[in-house]
Amino acid sequence: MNSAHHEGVYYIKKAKDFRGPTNRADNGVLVGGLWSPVGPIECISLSKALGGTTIVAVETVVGSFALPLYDHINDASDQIFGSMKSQNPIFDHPTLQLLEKCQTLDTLKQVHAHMLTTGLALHTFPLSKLLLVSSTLAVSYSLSVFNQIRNPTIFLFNTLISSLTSNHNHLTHIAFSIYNRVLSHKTLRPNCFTFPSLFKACGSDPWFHHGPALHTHVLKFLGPPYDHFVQASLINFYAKCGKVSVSRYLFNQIAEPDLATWNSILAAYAHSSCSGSGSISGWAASLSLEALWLFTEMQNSSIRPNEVSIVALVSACTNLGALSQGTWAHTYVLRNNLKLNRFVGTALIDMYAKCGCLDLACQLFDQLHARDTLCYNAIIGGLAIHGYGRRALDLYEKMKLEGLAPDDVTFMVTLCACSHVGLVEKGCRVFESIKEVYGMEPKLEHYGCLVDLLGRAGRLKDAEERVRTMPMKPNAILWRSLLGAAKVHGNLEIGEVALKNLIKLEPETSGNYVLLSNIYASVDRWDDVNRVRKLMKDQGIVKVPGSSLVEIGGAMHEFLMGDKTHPHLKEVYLKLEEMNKRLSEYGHKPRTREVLFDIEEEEKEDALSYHSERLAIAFALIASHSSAPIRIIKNLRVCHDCHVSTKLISSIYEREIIVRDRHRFHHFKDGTCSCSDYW
DNA sequence: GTAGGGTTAG
Repeated sequence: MNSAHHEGVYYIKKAKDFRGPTNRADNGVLVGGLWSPVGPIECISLSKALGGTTIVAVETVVGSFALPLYDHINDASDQIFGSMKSQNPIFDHPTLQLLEKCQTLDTLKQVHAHMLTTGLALHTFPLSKLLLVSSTLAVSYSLSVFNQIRNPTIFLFNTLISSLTSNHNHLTHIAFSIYNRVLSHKTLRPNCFTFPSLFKACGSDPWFHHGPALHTHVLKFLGPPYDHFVQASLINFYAKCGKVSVSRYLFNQIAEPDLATWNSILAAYAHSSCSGSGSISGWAASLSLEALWLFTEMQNSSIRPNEVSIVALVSACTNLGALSQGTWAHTYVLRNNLKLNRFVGTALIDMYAKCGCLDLACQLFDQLHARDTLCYNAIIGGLAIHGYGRRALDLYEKMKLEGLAPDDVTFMVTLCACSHVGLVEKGCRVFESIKEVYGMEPKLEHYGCLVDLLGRAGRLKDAEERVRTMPMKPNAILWRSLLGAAKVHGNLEIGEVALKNLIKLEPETSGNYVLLSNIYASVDRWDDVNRVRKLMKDQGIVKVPGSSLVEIGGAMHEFLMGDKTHPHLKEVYLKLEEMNKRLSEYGHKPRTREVLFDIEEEEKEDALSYHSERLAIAFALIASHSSAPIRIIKNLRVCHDCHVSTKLISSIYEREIIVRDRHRFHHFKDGTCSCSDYW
């Protein structure tokens, strides 16, 4: 082969480094999207000359740099690539180094002018750098640079698309218009580098519906076997738009998943199970369990989990409240020398906090080196749900002192922290600061927190006023917190308004009807209770059964209200009887008002004492060590009677009982609860 | 030039 024919052949990697299907290559030789003047025949000879190493990507960059390649032709390794790079005036061109350092558009323009005069701007690699840098400084400039390129290669189209989708979520429409130019191009075709960034952009509203069409393009332009990058982005896309089963189907098609595709499917299950209702439903729990199961399958394969896999595993444990497995994941990180980076750190902080081990969460937070806003959000949120409002506010201040900017989530968890302990004035100031100090517009969620803050504190009129004057339409969550506040403070008028709106938005959620009927029951309006009961019956709405999980010896035990299925049923009910007896010795009188329907008083008492957490506590008292705290995870909120009884039980049996309910934690100890009865 | 990762009101 005559080196004079070479206009430069770069991007050579050993075939063994190239995992997965090879439709990057045509006939075993390819072509990073661009047809090199070298041509396939020469590439094959080159491949042979390199001792059988497959050339997986060929790119024409600029003339006269083929020679360094020949100098190293017998040593086919990444070193070749490295030394080629170092000897290649294009890759390390001083102008490109200048380009990387550009901080302003003006300096960028100067560098660009220089590139035009020296001819550097005629070549793909320098142009791609120019596009990347300019897209971070001024997108319009990078678009004008792109439009000036006479024959942009697919490499440059891809560079532009990826820079548009990674830096600017709001520019997805431009990315798609660029993609359409590829589609209408006479000779260019999208390749495996084109799709992943586009699927990433489709992973949020309102772009979901573009995904399936794009998927057909993958089938049309790439064909099997599919590139793993593309597969991973597809799995991720379908999970994000709620179609985990499609993600799973695609994953199952992959003969040998690599790390990225394993991680995609793990994240798909872990993430899908935490979005949605916010509490554990059977469906969400089964998705998280599947993530745990997939993780063990991954360990049985030849792929070693990395930090990304651990993050998904830990998130799944958080959703399940599976403290043992979550702790195991923590030790896995330490044993296998994985990095405890901010991703893993935040996931673990969240896991410990949401599994009831706030102390461990705080310790871990203190140990974390590179903390960012998300780490703070996780710990502030953790403190909030455990009812440590002041500590949460202290960290909120500390975060700002560290120079970190609060984001939407920070405001949300901080407001929530104020709300849980009744720090009304402080919370209102935080809310006002969103606009006044940070120049951001409060979102629906922030109004929701504010309404909750005011409502819980009994300022129902103020809360209602906020709802009426807020700039956007209230959602179901907001109406429900107003309804909850109306119930606590016995305000029927506001409760009825809230419910009317709530049922319009969520006609099938049983909890809404239960809340209203409890309001009626609390003022002995049994006719209205019956009316709600009939309404539910007519609409075919079934009350969600209360469920409590408790972990004993590493196994999760689930109890449903009035459960008759547990293997230790007999002992549990005997213990329950004993507990009820001791409770009444301590003067406890069941508060029966909150039982949904007008049944006989004695039956009501029964219904209360068979609430799922009572069964779980009874079992834990029998089956766990007497010094260990009892940790319970509920799917609904703790009812008033259970709250009173559990306080007493903690003192009678001298046990610490930690209950995670639908909204927050209650630490019962020595007859009191950490929520100070404000929940 | 491409993928997969943490926090989110009630």
